[in-house]
Amino acid sequence: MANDLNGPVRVRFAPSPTGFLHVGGVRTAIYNELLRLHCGGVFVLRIEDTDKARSDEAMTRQIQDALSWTGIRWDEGPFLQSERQPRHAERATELLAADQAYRCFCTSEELEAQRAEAQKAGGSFRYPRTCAHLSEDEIARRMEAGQTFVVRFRAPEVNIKFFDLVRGAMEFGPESIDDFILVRSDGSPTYHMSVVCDDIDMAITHVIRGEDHLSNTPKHVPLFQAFGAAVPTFAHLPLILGPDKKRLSKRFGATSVEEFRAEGILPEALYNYMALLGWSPGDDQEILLREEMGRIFDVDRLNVSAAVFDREKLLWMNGQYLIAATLEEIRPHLDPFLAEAALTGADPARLSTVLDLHKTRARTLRELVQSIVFYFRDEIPYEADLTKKFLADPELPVHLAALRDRFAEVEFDKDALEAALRAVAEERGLKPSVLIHPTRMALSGTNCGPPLFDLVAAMGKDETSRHLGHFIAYLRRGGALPEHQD
RNA sequence: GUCCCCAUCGUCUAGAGGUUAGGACAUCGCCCUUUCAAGGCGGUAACACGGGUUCGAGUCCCGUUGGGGAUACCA
Repeated sequence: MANDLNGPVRVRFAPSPTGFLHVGGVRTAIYNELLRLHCGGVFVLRIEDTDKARSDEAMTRQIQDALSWTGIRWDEGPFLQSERQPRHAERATELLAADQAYRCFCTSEELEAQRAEAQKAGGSFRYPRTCAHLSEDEIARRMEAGQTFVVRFRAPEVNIKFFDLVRGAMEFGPESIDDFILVRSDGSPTYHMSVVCDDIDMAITHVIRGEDHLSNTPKHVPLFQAFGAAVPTFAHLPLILGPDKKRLSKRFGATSVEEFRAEGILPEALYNYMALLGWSPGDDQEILLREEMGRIFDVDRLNVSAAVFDREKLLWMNGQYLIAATLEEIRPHLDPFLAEAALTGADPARLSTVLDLHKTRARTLRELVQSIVFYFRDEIPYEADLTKKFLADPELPVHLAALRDRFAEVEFDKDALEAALRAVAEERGLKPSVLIHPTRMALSGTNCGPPLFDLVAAMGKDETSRHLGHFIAYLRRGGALPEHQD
């Protein structure tokens, strides 16, 4: 059995363009790339767009964009399967000539009735080979009469064996398949015909795909053989499940690359997380970059059973990447979120400072940007529920006014600010926290965030003074909105 | 219905006959701390069930149960 992973491989990722790239597809692409990275060779991208009704150029473009964004690189393609249909038809004709395939004149309606009957009897339906042995004359007569036909594969009555990297040696009895259709009555090749034909033409050595194709494989293997081609090694990846242990669905949140991107997940984090959903390096490493995974990738460590997609862990991992990243590194990914928050023109130095301050507090780029917008706004909106305790203290405005005056006199670095605040507190017989909490509210509008003196220093002298002034006025008004709103 | 695949903490997983069943996310507690995170330390938590094989089974075999996939002139 072919399981030679010492030499270079030719692998392919063959998604059908359905509008967005599903995480399951991403993971399949990742394992293809990882094997190619590990063994050397070629990674082919092929778009299975033969279902014209739901394929278009924009979707093909979208798949490429999504793959590129995720950091997946292919060597050849994209090849469009639709453009190769003449080739597939030609190959089917060869099979017909070699009597490995035959014309079938049965209608869909007839077949449907037979299928229903077989099901009712409690068995599975196999095409009864009604047209398997029509005479030349019969065929000619029917064709002349204008009867439409499909081309069926003459499936051999033998056990079908193939090697699966995930599951080992597989063997299926001849009853697992029937004389399936290669060419439809409109002359278009079916999926089975197309994949096998393309995999042969593209000299694919390893077919890595989802487990939903496992039961298609007994159809593909004899087809490879009928063409006298080498049968590739397979790897059928278990499916990705939702929290309900059913196929991952939209109901539990994002399922496509585009959605994760829009949420503010970094591509490296998504790549890392997806790669570990069904594969593990064997030691306790979890934060791994593409290159490192490519180096240590080992198909023997691919998992056999389905995995539940865990959003929380992805978010955690994204947070880890966020913490480790410099502003420079994530800037391209950050830009769309900055634009959304109208911060495109923000001072880069200030941006860098505050981003660093808030990095450990966010799990996505979106959260991160939302957490820093207040540094760039003229007005700080206070979280009303959290200001009640400050309003209850009638002395507080006086204390804060004193603090504001002191802040105006000191150098704006965090140590000097801290010394200043503590001094004011001591002079007034207060615990520092009596000043610290309302100051945080005045500057950020909320009760959580980075250490206060980092926050104040990052805010800057003028803004701090202004925001404190606003808050003092707010307290004096008893929490009401300013009267003049014109 | 029939065929096929799968089964270790809630989740992702390590484990290739002898382990106090390890790690990570989540969760809980403690430390750090002006807050919230991050970080550090610790806790709760798993071999689906029943039969074999074996001196010994999470690991091998067979059932049961449960989950998933496939059963198209879709891909």
